[in-house]
Amino acid sequence: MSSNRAGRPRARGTQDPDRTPRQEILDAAAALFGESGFAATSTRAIADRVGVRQASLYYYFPGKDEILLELLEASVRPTLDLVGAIRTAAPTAAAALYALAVRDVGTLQAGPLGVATLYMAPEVRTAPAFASFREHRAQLQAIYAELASAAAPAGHPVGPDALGAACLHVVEMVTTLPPRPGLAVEIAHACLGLAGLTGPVAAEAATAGASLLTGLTPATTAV
Amino acid sequence: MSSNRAGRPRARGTQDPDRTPRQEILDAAAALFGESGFAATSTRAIADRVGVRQASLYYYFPGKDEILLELLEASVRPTLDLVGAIRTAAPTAAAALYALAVRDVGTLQAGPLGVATLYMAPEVRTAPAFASFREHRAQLQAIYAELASAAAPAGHPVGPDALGAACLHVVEMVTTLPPRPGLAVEIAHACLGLAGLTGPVAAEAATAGASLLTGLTPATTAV
DNA sequence: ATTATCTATAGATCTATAGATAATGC
DNA sequence: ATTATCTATAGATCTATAGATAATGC
Repeated sequence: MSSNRAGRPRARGTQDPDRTPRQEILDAAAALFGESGFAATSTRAIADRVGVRQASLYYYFPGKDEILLELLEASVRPTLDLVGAIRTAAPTAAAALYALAVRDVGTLQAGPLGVATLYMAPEVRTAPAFASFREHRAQLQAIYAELASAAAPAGHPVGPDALGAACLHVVEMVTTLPPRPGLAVEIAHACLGLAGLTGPVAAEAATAGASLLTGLTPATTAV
Repeated sequence: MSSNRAGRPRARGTQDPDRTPRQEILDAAAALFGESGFAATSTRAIADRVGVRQASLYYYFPGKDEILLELLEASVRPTLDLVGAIRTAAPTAAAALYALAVRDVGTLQAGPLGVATLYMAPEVRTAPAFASFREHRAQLQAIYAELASAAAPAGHPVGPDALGAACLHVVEMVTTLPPRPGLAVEIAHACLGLAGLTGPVAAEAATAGASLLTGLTPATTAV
């Protein structure tokens, strides 16, 4: 009968049996960071939402920074992990760009919405605590830059740097739009447009990219 | 000889004769908000940078929110003011889209860089204090949506909502890239690409948009 | 004995207000 | 008298640590 857990029981809330306490904290923090921002969200507010006392957070995380860092990493890692597979399987750079964008949007939609808003937050851009995340995000941007400029027709007036940044921004825009079916496809087409590909050429890349995706590891790991 | 100003002198810094104290505060705040974010920037830090005591800020602004609000408004207002003129003067929707993007990028570059990063900050997205700014930004997004979808070829796979959001994001991306000549043009071309216009068609729209701009009120008002 | 929580609190902020003060203007 | 600052401070946070406590596990 003792399916109960060790340790002193919580004063207020009940623990969710489906998630570890660590995960409960991450979920609560993601929601609050997204709503009110990192600096404006107190550890107290996170703990309240979990149903636990403020000090209890420190049993799982050394500090507030580390909570955000883990959320950020979880939202780039799955995409970066897939880049190799997409690249080798893709017939053209355009197909790879399309597939990457669709998958990246999917990852962002699977995680807590609003986290992508924090990518560009000034705290994240500058604090040393988030250096590893910035590194990973820069990698992703470089990949977009490379794929998009390889896919672009000769003489395309948008250079690699602007292309990489633009693709990333357009993909991350997903978190500001109301979710709806087909959004990922629209966004991926938008990326092709940035690279100067439209009409039948874009349609072909989209077909190739989509069929490529069906062959890959299926689901995206949420945070 | 008394070119001095009324009021008790500052304990530390000297006042800049070229800017009003109010403007000194806005500039200092813009720099700090951009670096560290709104919530993470204390009124103390702003005052220090101006060379004034913390409490003195309240002689010019009722609170921290109002400082940010003014910075935000100053970065959309000039663009919105120009929309009417661009629209009536433009031969095509594509030319108008191009001209608007170039001008919008110019406005963002003229103001304190980093402010655009705050547009999407969670505080700004939700706090009632910033409702009027959100309203203006939504207007701008609607205009991008309308122009881009009017310019797009039939059957373009990116809908108006996604187009409006994407153009706005791509324009605002300028604040994350190192400034360089020609960046505004690249970004405007990226917007045309989002709308499905590339190659000679895009080049034509760019020419029309550029010549349109030379006929309009010249400089952008900085913050 | 170990684990997961709790209570209590130190120390460091941070915002905004009240009221004093040192200039110029008349 | 008016203006633009200052000093001082109340009151409300907020993060992180120390140490107690209430469960399970052996």
